Amino acid sequence: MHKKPETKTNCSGGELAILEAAEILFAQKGFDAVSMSAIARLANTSKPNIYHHFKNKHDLYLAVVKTAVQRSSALLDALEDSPGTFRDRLTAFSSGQLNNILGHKRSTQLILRETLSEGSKHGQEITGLVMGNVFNRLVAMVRQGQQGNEFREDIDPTLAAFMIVSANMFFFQASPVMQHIQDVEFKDDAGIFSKGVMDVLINGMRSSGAG
Amino acid sequence: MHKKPETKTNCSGGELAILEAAEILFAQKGFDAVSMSAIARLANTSKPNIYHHFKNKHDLYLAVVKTAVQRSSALLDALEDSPGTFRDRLTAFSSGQLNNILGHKRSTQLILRETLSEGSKHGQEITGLVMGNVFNRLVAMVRQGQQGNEFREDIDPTLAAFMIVSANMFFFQASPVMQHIQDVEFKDDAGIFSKGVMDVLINGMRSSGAG
DNA sequence: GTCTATACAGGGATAGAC
DNA sequence: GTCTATCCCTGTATAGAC
Repeated sequence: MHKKPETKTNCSGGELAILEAAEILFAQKGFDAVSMSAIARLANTSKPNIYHHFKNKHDLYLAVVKTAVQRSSALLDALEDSPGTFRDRLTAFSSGQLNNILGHKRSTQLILRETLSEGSKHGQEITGLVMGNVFNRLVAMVRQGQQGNEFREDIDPTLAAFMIVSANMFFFQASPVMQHIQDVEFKDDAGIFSKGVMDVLINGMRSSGAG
Repeated sequence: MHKKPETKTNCSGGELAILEAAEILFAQKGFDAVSMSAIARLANTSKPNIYHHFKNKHDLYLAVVKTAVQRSSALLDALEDSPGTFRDRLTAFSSGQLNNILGHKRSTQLILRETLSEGSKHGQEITGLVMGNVFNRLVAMVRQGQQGNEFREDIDPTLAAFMIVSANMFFFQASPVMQHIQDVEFKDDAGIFSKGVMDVLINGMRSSGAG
């Protein structure tokens, strides 16, 4: 009954298939809830073969997190330089980040999971890198907007950046829970959400509206 | 129902000690990473004794989540009716919620963990209850503020409420990561954070500043 | 490089003495 | 009600054949 797949390039057996299967399962259930057998099954290979490619379970997990982080920060580079006012740039960046999050739910779930596992040495520093990456770019944009008198001077740029990131992250994280709540228009539409968030935030930051 | 034991045994052996030990460990490491032996050790009792009080591991976990949720929503009742404008009330409620979060980190961590475990039947609906509890109270406050012309009419109240909750939740969740980032004034001061968030948000929502 | 088979530890859960 | 001792299963990781 064991079928031997012909296309052994990237969909079964190789490192790539193992990494992908591991990412799916780790993101879904977390490190301890996933067995090497389950990963092997999903990757159409055997347990010892995984140990041939990776030293141990921890090592495999680190590799998964690493690729997730790389993918995430690579996508941010494309958003770095957009035209228009800083209002436009901030909005575009925020919207782009949310799209990245929703377009790579597995990676995001994995990274958010890392955030909650306080004591484990798994890869919290790696996680800090990708978070800090988004964060610092946002802070810089807000600072430039302040120097150009587009935003109020008395606003903490790090706080504004944090609010954008938290809204986007939590939009993804709370999504299953929000499904059970009535009259939430934005819960299934990232575009509406993103527009609404930046509308409130930027209006709260604008120099003209300062009171 | 089962009868409550005398308060003589609340630091070792009893249900209470088991629940507390379980909450600590589940919050720290998650469901699968915690063994019944570890819980028994921390509660100064034995494994079979836990099985005498709880049907199985899953049942114990549910009990832990349930008490965490009860504690959380009980604390919100005290914040329900505060005096002043809706700006004041919103600010007080948000600050109070953040204090609740930081004052009960174990419960919060547990609830946030639940959010990320998509497929598990553990207690996601229970989690939705406590989230929805905070959320709905906030939405009502914003709506009333709009009817009193204190806030802009064109803002989605659910969105404003969501931004408050997400900022507070993510402040807690990202706290370990933020420690590695420079020049973030608010990272160790919930008061500064809360004040800054509501300053930006409410300024963005005010009728006078509408553009 | 990839499999079958297996070693060994630790998990959840139970039986039965006290 | 609480313990000691135990069962059975599954987990990680390895040895060795092909």
